Amino acid sequence: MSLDPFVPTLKEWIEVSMRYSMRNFLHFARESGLSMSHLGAIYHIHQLGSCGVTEIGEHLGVTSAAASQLLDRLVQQGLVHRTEHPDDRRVKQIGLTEEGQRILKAGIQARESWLDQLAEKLSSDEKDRITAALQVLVAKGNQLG
Amino acid sequence: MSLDPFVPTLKEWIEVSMRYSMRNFLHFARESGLSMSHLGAIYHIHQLGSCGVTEIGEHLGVTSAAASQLLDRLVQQGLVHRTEHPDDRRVKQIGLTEEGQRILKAGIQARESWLDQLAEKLSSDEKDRITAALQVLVAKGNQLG
DNA sequence: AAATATAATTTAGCCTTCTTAACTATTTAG
DNA sequence: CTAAATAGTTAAGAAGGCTAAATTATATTT
Repeated sequence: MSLDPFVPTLKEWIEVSMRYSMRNFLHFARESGLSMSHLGAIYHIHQLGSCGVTEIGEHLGVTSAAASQLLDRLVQQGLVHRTEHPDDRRVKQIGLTEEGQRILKAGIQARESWLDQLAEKLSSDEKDRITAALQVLVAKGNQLG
Repeated sequence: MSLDPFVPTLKEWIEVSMRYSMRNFLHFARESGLSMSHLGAIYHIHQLGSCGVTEIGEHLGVTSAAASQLLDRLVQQGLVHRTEHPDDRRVKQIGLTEEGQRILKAGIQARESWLDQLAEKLSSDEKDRITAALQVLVAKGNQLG
């Protein structure tokens, strides 16, 4: 059981993919002039879909005051919109603007830009086998918590 | 060529693995009371091996003054040692203390802790095929820049 | 030996991000 | 209808992290 190379190999691969992905993502962050806080918030807002200020704060692990201030900056930069909720005028509906969505996608794209190079190093046959293997991983992975 | 599902599938998997890995890692950062800057620096110091203050700053993309101040805090927390270089007394040799190495390993461990759960969801046969596929990816991945 | 270069640090100041506490507006409960 | 709860904002202040510039100590060059 401890001889099963599955988990160690998976860790190796994650080590590799995190190294390239983070390098590219940090480079993107620098170039775009956005802080990791801002990019993280954009990602969370995307994940949450339409949501309130406090909810975002909870997901980021900060107070609603901090979330409000963070959103100020994102709104000012045109990345996020903040509108009154029609049914409850206390709450603000937060969402990404078109520009916010563009930045989100560009960040993800930058993070993954090394994969095309990787693909070039593989034969069709290797790619087929790897694709099949990864599809199993994705399916099972999405079943975790 | 655009029909090859390899890269899209790889992206899906990276999406999944980043989601779990980052969630666990951020949780670890909170629990350990260390900022992402500090953890990032620890990782870079580990990668560089024994190195000087300026060199760390370059890798982190900050001035040597900033690196020096960052190292102050890490030394104070007992995670990093800073000793005179025997051959050139201008330079300080920076390295992780035992506690620094412990934190590094704990962070990596936290990041990867979801993989055991994933392994439990797979048959031996699936694991074998996936392991073989990932070994190819790791080998080719390490050949990139 | 003197001048120059290099490595690290210290200082002062700026900007960001966070927290707590006070405040406004709105909704819900009694 | 009033009291309490909820959502968000604002203000003041602390902490972190950055830079540029000055400073110290050591090495290297001439």
